[in-house]
Amino acid sequence: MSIPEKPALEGLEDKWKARWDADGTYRFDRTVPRARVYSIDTPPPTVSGSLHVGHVFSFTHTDIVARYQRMRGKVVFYPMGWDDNGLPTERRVQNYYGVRCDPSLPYDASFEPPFDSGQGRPAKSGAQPISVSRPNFVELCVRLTGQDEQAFEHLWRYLGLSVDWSLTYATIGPDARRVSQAAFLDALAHGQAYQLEAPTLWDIDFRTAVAQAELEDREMPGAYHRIRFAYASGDGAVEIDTTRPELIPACVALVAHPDDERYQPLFGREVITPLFGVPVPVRPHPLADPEKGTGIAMICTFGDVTDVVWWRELGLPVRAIIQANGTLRPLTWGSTGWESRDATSAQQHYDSMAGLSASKARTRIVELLRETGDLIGEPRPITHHVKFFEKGDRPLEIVTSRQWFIKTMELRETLLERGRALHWVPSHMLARYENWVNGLNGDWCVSRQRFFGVPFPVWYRVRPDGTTDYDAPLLPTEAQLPIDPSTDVPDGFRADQRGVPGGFVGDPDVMDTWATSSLTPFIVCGWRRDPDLFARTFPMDLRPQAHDIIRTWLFSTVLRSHLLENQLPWANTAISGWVLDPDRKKMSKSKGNVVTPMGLLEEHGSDAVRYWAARGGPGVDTAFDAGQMKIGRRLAIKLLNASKFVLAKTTPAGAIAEPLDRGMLWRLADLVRHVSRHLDAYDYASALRETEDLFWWFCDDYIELVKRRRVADDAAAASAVAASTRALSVLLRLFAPFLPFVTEEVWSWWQMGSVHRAAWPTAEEVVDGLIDASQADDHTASRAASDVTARIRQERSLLKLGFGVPVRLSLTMPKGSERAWSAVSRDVLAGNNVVDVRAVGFEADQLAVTIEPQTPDA
RNA sequence: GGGCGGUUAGCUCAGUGGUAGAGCAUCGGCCUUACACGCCGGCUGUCGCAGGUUCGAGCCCUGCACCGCCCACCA
Repeated sequence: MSIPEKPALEGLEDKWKARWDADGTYRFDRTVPRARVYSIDTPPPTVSGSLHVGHVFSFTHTDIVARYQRMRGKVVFYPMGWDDNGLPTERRVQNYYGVRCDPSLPYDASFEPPFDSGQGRPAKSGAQPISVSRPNFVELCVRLTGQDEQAFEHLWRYLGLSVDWSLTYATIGPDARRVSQAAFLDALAHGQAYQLEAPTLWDIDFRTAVAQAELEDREMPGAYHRIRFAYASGDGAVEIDTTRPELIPACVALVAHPDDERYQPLFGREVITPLFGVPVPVRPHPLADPEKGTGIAMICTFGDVTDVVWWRELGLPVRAIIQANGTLRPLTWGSTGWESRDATSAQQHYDSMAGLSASKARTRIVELLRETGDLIGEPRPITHHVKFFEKGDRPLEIVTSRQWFIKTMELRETLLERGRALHWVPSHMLARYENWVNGLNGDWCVSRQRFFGVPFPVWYRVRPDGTTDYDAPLLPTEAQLPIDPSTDVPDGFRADQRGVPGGFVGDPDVMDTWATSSLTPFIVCGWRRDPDLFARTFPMDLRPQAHDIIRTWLFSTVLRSHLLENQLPWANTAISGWVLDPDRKKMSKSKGNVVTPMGLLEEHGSDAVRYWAARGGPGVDTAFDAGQMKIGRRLAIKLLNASKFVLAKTTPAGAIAEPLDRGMLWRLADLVRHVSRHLDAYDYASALRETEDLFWWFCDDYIELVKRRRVADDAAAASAVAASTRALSVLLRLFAPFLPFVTEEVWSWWQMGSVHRAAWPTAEEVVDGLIDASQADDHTASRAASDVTARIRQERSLLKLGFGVPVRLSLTMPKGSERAWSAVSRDVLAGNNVVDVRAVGFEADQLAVTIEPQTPDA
């Protein structure tokens, strides 16, 4: 046994993370059967940014569970992934290396980005980004994210995550691509995936389709414009309100509620669009809201998703004017589909808008409408909610394009059932899942017109006339995966047939980032790569994640698992809350007040930061609070010192026969039961709180009362030694999941092996050998000792008598306390520096204590 | 507009039917042979508001207010 003279927390992180790595303390043993495995589907953090306090918070929660399960005897399968796939990485790589992806370029194996050796970093090509092929671009993404991943791993190790670092994966890695592509081909083969050219939500800056799950509403200033539509018959006009007058050229009908008496006479008749002279029908549809605006609305192709519904359900024609880049496309009025009563005038009006963005076109058309008198009154400013891509800067448009979809609408009921079968912690988070599934309004659009992602493993024949045959895609075999159709060549073709009539082309799109992330259980468990591993780890035990991605990550994983394996991907999900600023707002990266996690860990110590994190219960948003970290640090230091004191005397150890010692152990046994139950229910916050409470009592009451008895070499001392070392062993193990560094340090002073591989304590072990004792009597005696001690301390404080002053005690106790008092009186007197007892009575209703100083000469 | 969670001491939070709690902060005291990064003690509350159920409500029921979040077809 070697105990430092002055134990300290400094340096414990570096010391023990190195040792754990060298010893393989957290290595997964893949030879054990499924029943002994506890497998965790860890969220892969996005590598293109930096980790923040929220990550430290939630990953600590998962690690506590992992450590608990490991000590319970489970072999923990705890991998770590990096989400390096997707738009954020793409943007970062473009800026960092000064490149741009052009999927039409061939791969250049010798490509190196310009490097500024003077600066020791990639050269910022000032003017034009260099165009590179998709494989080259992906190489750069992998290179850059590799650097970030090292920094992330360092942080996680420093925080003490008990991850098996040999099980690391990246969402752009070969296996993630293989799984994503295989799962897609599987869905295609089963009719669960399909391709369709249809109006889709579209980000005009990123120039890609986006999915419902990636939308967010933002409040925007807008304005109602009241517009006059003349009857085609020329005998009147009707007025509509619109916030998007620039879409009048795309108007295909007006719509009002079928029961709206004001407009019933108009149904079936035609009106003429102002400026463009296009006759459009007036149609009834129940989605039209009589309360909104004038009660009659303009249907355009397409202004919002309601337009899409109306267009589809009313069988209206398409007159699309917004292009992929968000500007109005050039078009010829009077041609097919653009018939006008006055094509010349329509053309003139339109030409002054063509090429403008929607917002500029709006300004322009208001001028035109004002000139023609079709604008009634002035625009009335309003604030309204507009749909945005969550990463986008301008409102979404709806653009018709060819996209891949995975069927979800027909599965809604099934997915609701799956969600209910999952064990949710906390349980109310299920409501968010149900809310989302019930609100789904279309199949999942999984294709993105981007570059850094998993490509669709699909080629198409090019017909002799040069057009593309989308109806019979060419597919690779599963053994060929992963492939990149922009460089790989389908069987039966030669590379020089790419893009030529009679040849082939690759699908240019990549998958939505969630199309890969939804497969994390399949990636980590070795689906179709390592059936033996898969059988030992899937379905997994736990999916930990934050509540904001229930609609994306959790939902999509349940969906994919249903499609691929017809079962839930995990048995439990533990939803962590957010870290909030002191002002109760979500701590966001954009705010300047975000503390870097590494700085936090270095300042307070990893155990202290973990303590703060563990105090935030499952699903509970928690305030960032450095004060809690200081308390955690204090606790860790206390553990060092109390352990040092307990271990300063480990002999003689004998039978635990003293009532105070037994009372302490009974109490500890109860604690073990409680803490185990809490942790089984993922309630780490309660587990820590109760352990902490008992530990402080152990230090301040129990140890203080027995420390003098313990000094001797008699049986009473041997009882104290045995009880306190046993208690220390148990307490260290209870704290180990929360404070892995300090507990390991103390454990190493006197035990073999790692505390993190030690067996979780049992209540039976704590009270082993005490079976003949009366638990109730010991509890009573223990409580009496604490009560009397508290009263003596209070008296000392009132009389301003320091502990060093010996006192004489007068004591009256409640009736029936005789036995309890005699059991602990020796400890209470010694532990409170009472040198003389004047009177003890047992006739009082309440405890009463008086003391007086006993001067040396008295 | 629909849904979920929250509202308890100055702060951060426990407390699901039986005399309102902890830590921090604050104030006072103490070198006591583990720890002054320590120890002991004191002070601190219309448990958001209004009704109801109950012998008894911080806790259960109803309504409302405020905070946060999720969702929504937002012309």
